[in-house]
Amino acid sequence: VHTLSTVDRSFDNVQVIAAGRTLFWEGDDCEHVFELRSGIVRGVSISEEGERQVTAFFFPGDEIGLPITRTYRYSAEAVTDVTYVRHSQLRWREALAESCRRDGKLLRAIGTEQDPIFRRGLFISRNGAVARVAAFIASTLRKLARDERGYAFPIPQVDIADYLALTPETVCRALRRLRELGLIDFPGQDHLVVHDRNRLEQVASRDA
Amino acid sequence: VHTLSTVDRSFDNVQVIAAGRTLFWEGDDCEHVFELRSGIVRGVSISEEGERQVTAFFFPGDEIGLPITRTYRYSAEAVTDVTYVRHSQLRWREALAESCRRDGKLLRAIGTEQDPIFRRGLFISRNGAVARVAAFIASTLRKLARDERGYAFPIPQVDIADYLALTPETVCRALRRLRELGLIDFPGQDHLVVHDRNRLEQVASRDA
DNA sequence: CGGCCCATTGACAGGCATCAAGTCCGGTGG
DNA sequence: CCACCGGACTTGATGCCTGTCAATGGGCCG
Repeated sequence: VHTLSTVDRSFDNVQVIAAGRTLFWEGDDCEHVFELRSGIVRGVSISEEGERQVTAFFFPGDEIGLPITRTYRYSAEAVTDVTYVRHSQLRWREALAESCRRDGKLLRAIGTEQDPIFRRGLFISRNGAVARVAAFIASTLRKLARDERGYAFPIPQVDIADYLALTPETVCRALRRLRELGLIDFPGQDHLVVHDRNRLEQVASRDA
Repeated sequence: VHTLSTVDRSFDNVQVIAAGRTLFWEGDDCEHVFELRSGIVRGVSISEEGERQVTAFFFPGDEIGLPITRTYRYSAEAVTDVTYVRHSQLRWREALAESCRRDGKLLRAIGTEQDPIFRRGLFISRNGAVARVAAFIASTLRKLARDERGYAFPIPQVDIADYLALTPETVCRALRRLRELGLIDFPGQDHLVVHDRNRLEQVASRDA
């Protein structure tokens, strides 16, 4: 987990935003870097035809909205209630410059933001809805909080569908399939239990 | 086009590589940044099952292999004969630090590398093979060299297929469709003529 | 209790992957 | 110069998967 350790933390201004609200909008100038403290955020891009696409999911520790383009390429919407810290682009660049001189660690924060976008491409190429969904769950597990009932999994199926380029119906059927195979379970709302992680990853690698 | 203007150009060491050869391999440590001078490069990622996916195409002026991850996430293969300059990661980071203090322009070079990867996700979500292919061609035009016969288009259909998550057969049929619609033509090997760019972009936006 | 959003299930049609041939073209070697 | 060869492209027939449309169920919140 990368943090802005070279930035004076006394200026930290932890903010809260409710589920469904937007941190920044696609097309706006990149003026701030958002450091996610708790909750889950989705990146959303709307194509010209009005088609909604979820480009990435972000988790605590991630930094979003890094100024590698002039404007944000996606909107950042809170999936759950979210806490975050907002840094000015200028201060973030200074921190990056300093980090580059030392070890380049902060550069990796960019990789962390780009990674889910990159992996989305790999997921979508995978043939077979079941394989895509399995791959998505398997790769998301490490980011999810655990409690006695299993993983906290507050991501709506609509978002999964738009992330994997599927319809909600197909996602639902794929999840049922994985349940029937005894790989996963949804004991309660927003709770996920994985019974056999190995086989889950096998399904993710298999076609059809 | 971003260049390493703050780096001493006297160390520039222009290298040449033949079509089909590899600049760097997926999984290798990021030790060098490759500044493309001429030719076309494809980013290739092989999934565990051996499925080949083209993650991006790169063109003259692009910088590839930026050290935002520890290891390269894709192999860089020359589509055509290619000339490039190789910079050490350390020197590149110094240049980035300097650029961050001034204007942050070099940060945008990262955006340039990530952009085709990002756009790939948008293309693939698009329903309909014809729309994907049309969108790919339309967005690639500005990068292609022109001569009296049209655009130089040396990208094999297999690569287009692996970039758009389609099969070569489907790409071929989609290209035929665009030809039948009178939007494009392939007068000679590796040569592309666009008759109606507006309608091409319309087709790219339409479903099915 | 009522309304809304999300999840679920079913029937159906269409598009793409798949398999299988056949064609074109450039390069190589005689 | 020509014949050969191999890889990329082309075209056709078929089956399956997933999108679409429609309707119902269920949980949360007002």
